Amino acid sequence: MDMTSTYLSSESGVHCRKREQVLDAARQLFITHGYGATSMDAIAAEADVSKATIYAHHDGKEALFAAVTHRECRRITARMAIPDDLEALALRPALTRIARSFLDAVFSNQSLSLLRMVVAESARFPELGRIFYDSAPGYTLANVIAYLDGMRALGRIQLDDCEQAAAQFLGALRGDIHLRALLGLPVDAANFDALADEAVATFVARYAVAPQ
Amino acid sequence: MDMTSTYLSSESGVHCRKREQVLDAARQLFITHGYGATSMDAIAAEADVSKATIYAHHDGKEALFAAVTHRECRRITARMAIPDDLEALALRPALTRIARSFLDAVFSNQSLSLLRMVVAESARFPELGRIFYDSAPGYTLANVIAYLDGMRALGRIQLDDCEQAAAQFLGALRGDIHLRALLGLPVDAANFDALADEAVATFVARYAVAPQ
DNA sequence: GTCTATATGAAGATAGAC
DNA sequence: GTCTATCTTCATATAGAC
Repeated sequence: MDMTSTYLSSESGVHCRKREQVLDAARQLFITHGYGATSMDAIAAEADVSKATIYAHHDGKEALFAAVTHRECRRITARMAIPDDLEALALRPALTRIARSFLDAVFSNQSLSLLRMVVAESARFPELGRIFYDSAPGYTLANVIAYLDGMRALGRIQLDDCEQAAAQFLGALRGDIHLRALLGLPVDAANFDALADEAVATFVARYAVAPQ
Repeated sequence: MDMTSTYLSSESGVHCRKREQVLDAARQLFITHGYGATSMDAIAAEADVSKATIYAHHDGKEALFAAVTHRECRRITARMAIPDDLEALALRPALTRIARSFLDAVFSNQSLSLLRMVVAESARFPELGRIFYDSAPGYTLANVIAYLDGMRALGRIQLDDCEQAAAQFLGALRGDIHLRALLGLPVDAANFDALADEAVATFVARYAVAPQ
């Protein structure tokens, strides 16, 4: 099945209230219970709509799932933009701002739920992993790489491979608790500031040209 | 359902050839297609056994899944032990050895498949996330923390929080590609050595007492 | 313990009226 | 476009013979 074309053909339809109801209900149920454990009956009930209405708007369960995921990826991408006034800041506060917004975004319930869903179903929908990666983690990584490129051009950091350093920095931020959160284990958000400071301090120790 | 007790009650039975066949077949199918997409019929066919035989050994599909997951977690734990002669090495080569074995273990198809499966089903089986975490990532983290504690006692590194530093180190190793691999995107294992070297270099730059 | 055959129920999808 | 009612398929689980 070509999910993209299926999705786009649905999207090209006129705006419709029930269509949104269905997408919202499906989103909530897919995210909460996963693809396999969510029935079309449950979605219809949650959306306060008949099953036939769902099938009038979507070609089937898989297409509905694809539409929900695409929409959710777009929403997340919209929240992940890095501000462009970072170059005015010194290295350390700029990295700290990146780190904190990264942690907030990555550990939001929205991001975690979507990531769980995509990981779970990426075997069934192979292109889903790519779409999600490009929408969220890949997009953020590209932003950080661009920032590091700028800092290197300004001579404030010294490194060969900005992509490697950016991946290392974001990985250090995720640390162990990203995995914990993904597995549904408790994560204490109160430590995020300290986590960010530690990751920034490590980055500075390795790559900064002058003591910051 | 109490998965642990269910599992243990099954385990206490006598060894049985068909029982192993069932577990092996279920393991392969669950890992390949996920819980929801794997039918008991398929498991029976793969194990060359009748469905009734499966139900003679396991209380149902959920119990079978629990048994498979527990067994797989135990197998992974057994491969994750860190050698205890690390203290004889200097900091940098010791960390490099830890890093490489970590990357090999974490990016093995076995680990990735199991992690995907657990992430997918941790909503349905809440205790599964805890069991998996303790068996693999938590176990490895504890080993690294123990090593860092030893290095700190020897005065070779300087840091307040070994747990934080260990999580940061392992996170930096995972970088972005662990997520990529989890989403089914291609990962180039040829870069693992360079990845390990970079993460070690960063750790040394931040925490080592004397230049290594 | 193991099999064949079957009961039971759930879920995806559709027909046809309005 | 939307609904009610239904069709069809398939998966879990079990009954009963050997």
